[in-house]
Amino acid sequence: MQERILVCVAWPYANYLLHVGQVAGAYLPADIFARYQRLIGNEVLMVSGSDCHGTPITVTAEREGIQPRDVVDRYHPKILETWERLGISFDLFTTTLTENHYATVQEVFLRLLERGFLEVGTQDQLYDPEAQRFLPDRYVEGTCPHCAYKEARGDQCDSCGKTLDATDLIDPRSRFSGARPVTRASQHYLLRLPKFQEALGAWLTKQTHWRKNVLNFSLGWIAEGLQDRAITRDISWGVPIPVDEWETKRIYVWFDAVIGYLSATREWAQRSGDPEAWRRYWEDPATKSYYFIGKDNIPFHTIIWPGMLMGYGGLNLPFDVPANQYVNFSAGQKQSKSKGTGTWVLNLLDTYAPDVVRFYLTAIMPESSDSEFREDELIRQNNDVLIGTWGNLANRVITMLNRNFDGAIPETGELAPESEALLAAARAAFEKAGAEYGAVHLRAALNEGLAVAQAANRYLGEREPWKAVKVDRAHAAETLATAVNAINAVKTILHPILPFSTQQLHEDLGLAGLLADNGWRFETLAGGHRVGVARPLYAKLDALTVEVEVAGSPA
RNA sequence: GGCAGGGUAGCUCAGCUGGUCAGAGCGCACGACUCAUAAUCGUGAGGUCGGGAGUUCAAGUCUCCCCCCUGCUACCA
Repeated sequence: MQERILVCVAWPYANYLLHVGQVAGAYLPADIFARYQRLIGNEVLMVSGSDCHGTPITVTAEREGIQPRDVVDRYHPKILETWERLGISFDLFTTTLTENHYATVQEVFLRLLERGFLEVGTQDQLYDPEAQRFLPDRYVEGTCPHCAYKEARGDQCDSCGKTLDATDLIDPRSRFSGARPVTRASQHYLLRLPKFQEALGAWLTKQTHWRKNVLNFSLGWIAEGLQDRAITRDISWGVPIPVDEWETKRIYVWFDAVIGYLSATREWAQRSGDPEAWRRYWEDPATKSYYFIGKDNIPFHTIIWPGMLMGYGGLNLPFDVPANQYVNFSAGQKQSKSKGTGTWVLNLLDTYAPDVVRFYLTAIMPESSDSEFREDELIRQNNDVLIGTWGNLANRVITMLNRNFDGAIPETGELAPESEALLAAARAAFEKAGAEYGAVHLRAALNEGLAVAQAANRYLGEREPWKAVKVDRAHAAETLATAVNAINAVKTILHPILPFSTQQLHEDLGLAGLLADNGWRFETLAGGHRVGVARPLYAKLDALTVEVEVAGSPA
């Protein structure tokens, strides 16, 4: 019955701090899912790493006059710090700069080459005759043919937002030298995606459990017809091409980044002392792999990477790709790193406890449509929902137990129907929330847990143990024993989302060990068991007393 | 332009294969309670389910057209 689950998470570029959109869209859902899978006893491996190649890194480096590696050295530790402080439980978070990664990328490249899935093609590209280098589209600037904006980039116009071809620009100029680019032919390796057209289409058609937008989007690509795709670039920063005479070019960042899922698993295996352990996750067809990404990355994970895997042969294709939509920031403004807006997660963590951030980002997780991040909403939901419905519930029950029953769970006889009903609801919530976690419906899972807390609050209101304790001690005893067991259930159900505070509650309930090791189960506390003293699980927040940096460059 | 997703109460959003689907939370109003982090519980407020047409005994739920937001459009990822 035990399953093996590989949790793959998008590789963030190591050229900026992480913003709430990235975390709510990929890292937090992956972590919650992984924690749930571990809790129910599955064998889980969660990997990712910093993507250290690619144009964004080189652009940052050139802007600051430093080396790409310096950019990585600055931001990779910040990313690791974010995982540490937010409680994102990677088994390995590496980088694409490791020897192992380079070797794995080159191995995949050569294997696809041997098997005839790569071929050399010639592409016309823009070239800067003064700087003597080829220019990616975004290194060309000029006047937008649509809106006449003078600073349009070759890939897109920031003024009117239209997608461009660098050759469309009026008066194009190189970002390096200002020279007018010329067209020059360049040879590149192409991934022959059309060879996988049929197999990918057949495979996709069977993925009926995928999210509708992910599946339809992917099928749309198939319907349009796949094209050869260049997987090398005329750049010097990247994984070298393992073929003679190709020393001046590098492998395209996206070809190497997706291979990171495989190379990271191998690195994890090496570190674990069993270098062959990676095979369990990639070669055993029973292993399920989940890819947590943003909606902008869908085709790389549902078309290109599966195509590469088919070409390589013998490795598992994605089981699910639960891509999320985007989190917008106030006024509908996008959480865009390049536009310099966004709420950096590290800054949020300077102000708010990790579980508060996790709770709010789960509540607004963009699972079906874009959502909006508002700090005033975070504060409100912290106070009204997290504390009001849940934290306060735990606090009031434990406090009453201490005050009236010396902190010991009272013995109970036959339970009243409403007591049985609450316990039944708690038991049922394991089923319901479990199904939601398993289907990566994490907002729904959160709501299942909170619904039990709400039922417990209602139950307390009906039974009024604070009154009963004065006139019918047995009645109050039953109420508090029942309520504390409901709380104990919620503790486990919400643990994947709120790992820190539920662990604290686990301890406050007088239980030893890690809640994470306690299993996904409804556990009733025996009569006589002593609870500890209630410590508030969350702090009440004042309305926006602290300014969180929302714009400008990161520290 | 093409493809995809979304447009549901003041706000944030649930609503899978058509028939208690017109909902939840918050906000708001009133009431109850006072154990608890002034927390909790109950009741109410009537939103043409983006607009129009159609299919059907019956449509947020299917079809067509239009409008708006978002993503992709293969050298941003």
